Amino acid sequence: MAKRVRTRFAPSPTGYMHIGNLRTALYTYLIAKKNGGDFILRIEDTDQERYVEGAVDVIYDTLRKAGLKWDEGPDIGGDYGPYIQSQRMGMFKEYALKLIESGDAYYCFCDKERLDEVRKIQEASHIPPMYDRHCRNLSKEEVEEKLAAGVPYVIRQKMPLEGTTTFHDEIYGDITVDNATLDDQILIKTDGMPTYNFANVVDDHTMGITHVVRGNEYLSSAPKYNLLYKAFGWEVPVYIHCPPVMKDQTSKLSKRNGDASFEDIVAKGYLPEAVVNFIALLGWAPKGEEEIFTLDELAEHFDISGISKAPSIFDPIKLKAINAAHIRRMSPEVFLEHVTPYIRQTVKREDIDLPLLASVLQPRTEIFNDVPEMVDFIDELPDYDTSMYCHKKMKTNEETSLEALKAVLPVLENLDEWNAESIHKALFDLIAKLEVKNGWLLWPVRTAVSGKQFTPGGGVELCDILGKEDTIARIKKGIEKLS
RNA sequence: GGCCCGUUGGUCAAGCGGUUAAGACAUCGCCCUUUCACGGCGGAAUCAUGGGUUCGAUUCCCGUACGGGUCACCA
Repeated sequence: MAKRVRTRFAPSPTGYMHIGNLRTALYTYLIAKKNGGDFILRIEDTDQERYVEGAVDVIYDTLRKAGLKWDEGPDIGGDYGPYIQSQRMGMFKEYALKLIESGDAYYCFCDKERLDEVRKIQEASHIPPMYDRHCRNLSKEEVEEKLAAGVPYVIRQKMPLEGTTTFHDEIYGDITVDNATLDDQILIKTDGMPTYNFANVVDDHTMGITHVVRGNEYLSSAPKYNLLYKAFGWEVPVYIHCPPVMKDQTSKLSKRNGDASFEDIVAKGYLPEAVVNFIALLGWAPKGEEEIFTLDELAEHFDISGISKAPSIFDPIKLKAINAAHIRRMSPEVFLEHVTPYIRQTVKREDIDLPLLASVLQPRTEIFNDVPEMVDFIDELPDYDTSMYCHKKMKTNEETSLEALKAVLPVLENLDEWNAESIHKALFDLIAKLEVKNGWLLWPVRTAVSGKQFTPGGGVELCDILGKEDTIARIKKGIEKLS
């Protein structure tokens, strides 16, 4: 029986969740869910200097909004806790000691000054800067002596001096490096705390992580990780290194560049699900031709083989299009619920048929923040210029429009039943009677009742939405302006 | 600089030795139509570059250019 898939998202709390990060989280989540496995949240907060108040909440909020529910985590616990790295500190030293015993690590007593010196010389002679392995071959006695004397030390990983190390990545394939290029990296710091690289390997193993998903900036340290797993005799996880999300050809999306975070984008009126859909597509291609997906559909269709190797540029225009597609897919009821607060930003009138207004808005809404402006003519007729009555294709101008409105006014005034159907019938009867083109009559009506160049819905819908009284007042106003 | 990785239209991308080189967004044109949208149809537009290998390279190999990553007692 195959092992249950366990993936983990391990952010460090910086107070800002950028899109690239969220995408890694999404892929991590999808890989787990696609395989019926578990998605684990672990907070990597060991860097106390970078601690930011409330940063963990940003992570929770973002993941929740995005719908990425974790199966184990700091807040809900689980069988592999604790899920906050700073609370896992006890165990690492022991593991490092095991490596010393097996000959895969060693004590190093070099101080900062000596290290700096060595580095300077290396840089001056254009040798790649690396620890010179000064303490690598200390005798047992020397080590005992220094330990007894209380000389501060770190524990370093003992890299093979020759040969190569190959590891497999699901996206990049087999990658081989010369062991000679591998630095004897520090595992345990002078303060007894593990370095990130070491803590990560131990945590991932002890938490039973089967698939390690992370940014490809870790690609170059992967051989070192691999060697650690081998030294411990642990099973190497499946590696999935994701390419970054870029702002443009040369720079990543980042807070520093002032790029929007997930929360910023949602605040602009985008649907979380659409944003998730969009970022899934940034660097991943579905098998078929469909590309509008809900989170659950993504989990179903996701496949590691569809992840690309190259970085991808965040395209806000495509995001908008995907958002619009999600909006169009909403049921009218759900759309109404979403759009109402935005309508209410500019429409205070209580006598508005909101479902009707929503129905004309739905195919025209790309992002919700555009809605208030689209309906701003409803409460009050904007002051418009009569040149708006001229439309070449409709064959209208100020004179014909005046004529049309004068013909329309009594018809609407005498209309008892006021709804889209009755208005439509009345106006089209008039069109037939006058033997004119639809637009000749309807363009002026639309203009008179809205005072806008573009409107959600045509003349008939607008009359219905505005109600009889207001419609007639606006048409009279139009006649007045045109006279 | 050493090492690692990448490069298909403006953008996201499919492609895995023989294709008219998919599709989506954007763009342009047309149709529908009472505006704008929606919907439908169609157009323009891509294999970074030079060498190989091969009967045949977008696809495989090597070099070049460009871009990215990484070389901490940070994560």
